[in-house]
Amino acid sequence: MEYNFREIEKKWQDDWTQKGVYHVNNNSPKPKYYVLDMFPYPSGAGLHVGHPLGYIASDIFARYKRLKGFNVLHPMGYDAFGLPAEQYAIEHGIHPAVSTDQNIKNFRAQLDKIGFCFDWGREVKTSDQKYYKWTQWIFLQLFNSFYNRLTQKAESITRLIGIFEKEGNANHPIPNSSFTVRDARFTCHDWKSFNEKTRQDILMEYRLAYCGYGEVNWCEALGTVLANDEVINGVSERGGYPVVKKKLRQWYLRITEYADRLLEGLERIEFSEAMKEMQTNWIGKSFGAEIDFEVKSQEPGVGSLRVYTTRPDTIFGVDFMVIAPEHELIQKITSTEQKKPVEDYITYVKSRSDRERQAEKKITGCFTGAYAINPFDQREIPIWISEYVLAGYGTGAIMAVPCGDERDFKFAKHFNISITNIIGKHYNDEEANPTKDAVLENSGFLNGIVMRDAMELVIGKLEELGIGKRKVNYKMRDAAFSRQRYWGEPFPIVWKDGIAYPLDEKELPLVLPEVEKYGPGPDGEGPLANLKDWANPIDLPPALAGGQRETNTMPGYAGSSWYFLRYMDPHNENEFCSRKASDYWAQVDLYIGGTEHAVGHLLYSRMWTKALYDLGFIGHDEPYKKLVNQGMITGVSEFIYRYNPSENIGTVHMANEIPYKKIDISSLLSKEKNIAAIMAQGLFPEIYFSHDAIPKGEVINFSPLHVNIKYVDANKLDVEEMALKESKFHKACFVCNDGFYLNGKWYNNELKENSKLIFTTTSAGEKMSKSKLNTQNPNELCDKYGADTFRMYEMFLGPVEQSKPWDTKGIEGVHRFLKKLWRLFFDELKGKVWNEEKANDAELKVLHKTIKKIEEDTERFSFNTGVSAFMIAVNELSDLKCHKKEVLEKLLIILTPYAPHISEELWHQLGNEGTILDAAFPKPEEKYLVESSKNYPVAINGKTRAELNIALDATQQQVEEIILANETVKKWLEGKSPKKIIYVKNKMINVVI
RNA sequence: GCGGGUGUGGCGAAAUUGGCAGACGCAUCAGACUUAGGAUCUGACGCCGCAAGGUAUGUAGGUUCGACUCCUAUCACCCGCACCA
Repeated sequence: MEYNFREIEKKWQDDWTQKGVYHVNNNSPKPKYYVLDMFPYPSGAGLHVGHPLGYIASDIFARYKRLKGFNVLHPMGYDAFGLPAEQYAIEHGIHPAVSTDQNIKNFRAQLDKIGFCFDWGREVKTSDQKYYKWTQWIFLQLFNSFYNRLTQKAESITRLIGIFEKEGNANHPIPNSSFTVRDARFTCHDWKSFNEKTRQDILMEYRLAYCGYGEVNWCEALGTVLANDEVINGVSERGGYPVVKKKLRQWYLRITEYADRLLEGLERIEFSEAMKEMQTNWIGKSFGAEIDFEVKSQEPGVGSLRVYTTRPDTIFGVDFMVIAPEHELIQKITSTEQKKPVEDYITYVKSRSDRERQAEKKITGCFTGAYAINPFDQREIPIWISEYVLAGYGTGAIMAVPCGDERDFKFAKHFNISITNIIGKHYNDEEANPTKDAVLENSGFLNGIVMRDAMELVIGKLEELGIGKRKVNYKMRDAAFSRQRYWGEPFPIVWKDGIAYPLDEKELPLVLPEVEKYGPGPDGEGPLANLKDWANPIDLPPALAGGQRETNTMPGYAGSSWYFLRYMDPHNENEFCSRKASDYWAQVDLYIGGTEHAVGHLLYSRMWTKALYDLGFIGHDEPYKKLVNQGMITGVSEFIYRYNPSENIGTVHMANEIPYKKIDISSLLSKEKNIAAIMAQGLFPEIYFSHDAIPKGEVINFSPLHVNIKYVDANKLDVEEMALKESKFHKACFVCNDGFYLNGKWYNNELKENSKLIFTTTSAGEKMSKSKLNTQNPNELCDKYGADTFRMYEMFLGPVEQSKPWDTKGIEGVHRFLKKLWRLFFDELKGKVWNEEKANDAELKVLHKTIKKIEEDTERFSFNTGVSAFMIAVNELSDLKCHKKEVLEKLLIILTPYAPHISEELWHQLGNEGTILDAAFPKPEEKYLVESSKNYPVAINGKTRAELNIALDATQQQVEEIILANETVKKWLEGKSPKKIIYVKNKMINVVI
């Protein structure tokens, strides 16, 4: 009886499905544990070996927790709305729902092969109306809420209306993220006098999901707006198309109101430092002051210039002001003689795209002809315009302190502006010094004060004079929430007379209608705007008659911002998730996924959770307790070398562009007469060389060519297979270092069979891609070695959190281990070899040591050393010829999370009923554990072996005598006798008690 | 430029608290069994050296009886952010 993994895995997968062993109940006396994977976007390419890495890790942990007696929720679903399906629809005319469903089927088949313990009864699909009904519902909750800064939480907008009616907005100023109104104040009387439109416009300034005009990232190629995190280096994340700034009416999420709580929450959750850092940077909180400077310009009475600075202490070092080219004050303050240069400069800036600005950081600028007055020493400070000041951050204007800021310094040097030194010897006129520890000089009333302490003083003074105030600033902007696309959730909003009216909850879901074409609608609207009947519905409630539907759709991150809640109560038709269910499952205990969502999904879902918590729908305000980022599995390309006698290629270049080898083909051909002869006959179009067959010589004519890695196994290319399957190689000749392959035969001195071409491997650590032929489909590996081998091998590759190149070379070793395990139970000839004899101490030691090790490794996510521990255990049990049920049974239980199929099979072979999934994880028995013999270091007065007169050929006994006679050792032992004495490297002596 | 991370054999990697560096696996080599081996088993395997021994965790220092581990400096690579005042 041999290890027939195909049969076993099929059998148990069917059995588990049929018996519903992965069904999870919301009512259980057991403690709960929630293990979540980032659900995949079902792309057409299917899964590759990188995907399952995280899934396997989470699956192992989920199964482990189950053995440990937890009620484990481990669901899976699909992030099904998104751009690629729509692009595919545009190109091929296939409805995104159709292609998405096909892809999901494909994903599901692949996932099932690997044997995950997902409760598929809880599957969610964000494009399903039963799901997005609740995405729309949550949107309405956000729309109907505002952030109360006094209570620091989201509250109902009706409450805000009540406040306005009573006291106006004195205590609730308009959030500064507003795009249309700034600092507008009104009283309760004003409010009462406002008409409906005005009131709604004002409320829109407060809503957590709101619509406003603003500069957005417009991607022409994709025909839509993108969120900041979807734009990378001025091009779109998806597709790499150019992105420009455009003013458009857009929906936003007022995530900026949550900035502080998003920061504070990071302290309570287990994310990696890198991840926390990324989110912290993205939020970009800084403390400083806003200062108003009186402006002195040709035209008097233009008011003041407001700047934001984190260094108010440097106010006496201000040598010039810089305002953004978009700053509204420019028109007013520019002097007549500077008008032309300023206009020219602004034209120049407009001609530069964001990309250009970021790529080449030139020092550019233009003087306005106006001056600002330093409030403390009345100095006149020239006001400049420069593109290095961003309109969108702070007030779009800065006070430049060249002695303390590098950019200001370079600007001053470039334009020859004289620099005031306020930090004495800390400044050397060669570069700026941003220190906070200098004692201030040339600083009026601040002279002699350390900068760090001066900050408070200045802010106090500014506030006292009424020309400035303390100010906290954030880099984070509100998140753009609408897309001019088809394949997303429609907004449950109807516009009438310029007012956005939410649909009644009873009308949800607002179903995504069918469209004929997926192309953009008129005026930057989405495809839905082409549907006149849908966009101008006739069946609206009387009050909204004549209204139009919002034709934008929600972005991809809408559905993924709350899916972890839906898994808890996936079939609830009355609520997005019952409070009972969310209270039971609460936070995700373990969330596994890639780092690519650091500032997107992970931030948005945290915000949604906080809003839902504030509004009382759930009882926790951080969605994830612990996040583990799995590393990327990168590809490894394999090459052969094409000989191009007709083209003079020059030096052979490897993918990394380093000249690799120079070869003289002619010398080779004169030597290998057969090849030359065959070449001369022109029987084949091309010759390919293995790496080591390329002769070392002078010249050229070889170019590296990617070969599909599926033909490569353990560094060897299966040439025959490849020549058979790939039509372009049908007539090719493959030259190997000891012969060549042509037309189905090997030629050499003798006919060789099963010969393999030896290969070189290069370019590890690159992204997997179709063009490099380096993608690996997990299905093929599962077919070849079985799911258990595949699972264990992926874990064995290295730490889960580390990126690593994919390489199948080692998979044989893991497969061997499983076969060896099998042989502890069954012998090929003798059949059953396991027995019910009593285990001896040596065997129990192996068992309990392994239990302890697996427990520790699994708990700390060290699955690679866990797999090693199993290998060691099986090796040792084989050596001990231990086939005892007493030992093997427990070994199977702890192996279950790693290799569930073989464990289940053997467990049944041992005569057990039910499923091993519900077995209890055994406790390691202390008495069998190798006593944790602590090595106590004894430095014998720092003396080495030689100094203690221990001869090199001294026997163990002689050594011990000498050591035990030593005063230091005697003292330390306190009369006890040591277990063991160990030398280390002649120098140190360990005494073990 | 700023922030985070990683450097250990031919390769993937272990070393959990500062205690015999390289576990486990791959590849390679030698051998056994076999009609056969792409099955299985045994042994060797960082580097130098016939050996004894020496030497070795990116580099240079430091702390320590003892350092892959802690400290200082430095180099290389990877990831993230990037004119954020």
